[in-house]
Amino acid sequence: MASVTERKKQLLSVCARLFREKGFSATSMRDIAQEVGIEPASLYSHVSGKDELLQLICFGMAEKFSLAIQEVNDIYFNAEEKLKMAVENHVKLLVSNLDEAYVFLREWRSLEQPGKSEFIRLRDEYEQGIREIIQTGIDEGKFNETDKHFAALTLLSSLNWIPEWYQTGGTWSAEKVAEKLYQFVLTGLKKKDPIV
Amino acid sequence: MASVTERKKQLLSVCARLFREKGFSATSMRDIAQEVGIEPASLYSHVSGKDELLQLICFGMAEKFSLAIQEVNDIYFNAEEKLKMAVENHVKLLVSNLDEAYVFLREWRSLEQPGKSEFIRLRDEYEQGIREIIQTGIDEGKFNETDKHFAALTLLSSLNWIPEWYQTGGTWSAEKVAEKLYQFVLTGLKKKDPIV
DNA sequence: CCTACCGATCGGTAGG
DNA sequence: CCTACCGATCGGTAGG
Repeated sequence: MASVTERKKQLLSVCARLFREKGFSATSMRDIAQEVGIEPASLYSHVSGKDELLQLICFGMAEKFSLAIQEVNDIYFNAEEKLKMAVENHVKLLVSNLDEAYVFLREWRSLEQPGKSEFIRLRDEYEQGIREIIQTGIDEGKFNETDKHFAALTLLSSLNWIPEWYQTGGTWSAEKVAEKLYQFVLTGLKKKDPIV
Repeated sequence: MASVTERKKQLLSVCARLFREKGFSATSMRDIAQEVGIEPASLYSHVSGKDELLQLICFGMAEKFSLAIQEVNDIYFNAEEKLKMAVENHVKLLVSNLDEAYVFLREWRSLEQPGKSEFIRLRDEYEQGIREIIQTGIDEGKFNETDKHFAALTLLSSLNWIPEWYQTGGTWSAEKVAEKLYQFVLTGLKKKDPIV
């Protein structure tokens, strides 16, 4: 039982890496089998097919994001704290699951129905959570009156590009990246004009 | 001659759409042929193979971006103007070539060597152009002292997510999106504290 | 988890 | 731009 679970974990980890490197469609079951070290046909004793592998990765990450935003909403109260924690959680999830995160962000399109629709629903739910934090900040008078859909989208855009450039073992820790991104999103590029 | 060119334009337009919808790897030459309305084998009288189709789209967009940043550097002088124009040009290019832009941003990974390396070089060159604008703003004392690599990356991240959500015929024009993104990147989410 | 295998589909070519 | 076709590879199954 334990060894089956281990095998499956290894399988998913290998898949995430390959799906990221080559894309889901360009990765064959034979590629996966070779990396895992078993025969292609043996994969089917662990999963029903290629699509299940993609589903397990995408929904696994979706659940982590869902838990992360729930945690933020449960613990913190004011919008700035919430946003800071939400950004930090988001960045940590991306950085500590780079391959899975990449697949979650870019390869979910290859999901088969009805999984695909359910996945989109979960993603929208998360996005809605971010929007609510921004709305809270506006209500508190702490954030600029802006289109909250637009603001949430721009925030998530900045965060979701991380797997494109982040290097494990590079100069920046997840916390450092989160802090810098949070500051950037909060205050922008422009230097405040000195009061003349 | 003119009809050959027209065919090729149509071919590239169809490819961009399919590569975006299904991904490069999942799109077959038969898919393309069917959409164009010719036999699969006939595609090879226009292009050498599937890879050339991807190259034409990716390098076509790369050239447009290259020209856009050159134009900005030629015409404008202060950093805020430059950045504003660079953002506007970038957004316009994305929005007016949504399918091609998507392929340019997401599917270039499937390029074969040596085209892939050359593509990355061009992309880095563009990114370098954006970094220089930011550096100019810092030198002018107009932008906050920040890591310019990080700032350029975050800026481009916000812009490059546009093809993921922008809807042709939606409520926002390219100019409106550019304006909002520019403001967001410049001043951030946070309301300025009133002087108490 | 393996051997043996299947039908379908792939990118691409020959020859006109 | 078409007909006819090729070898390679694909996801997946049967049976153990």
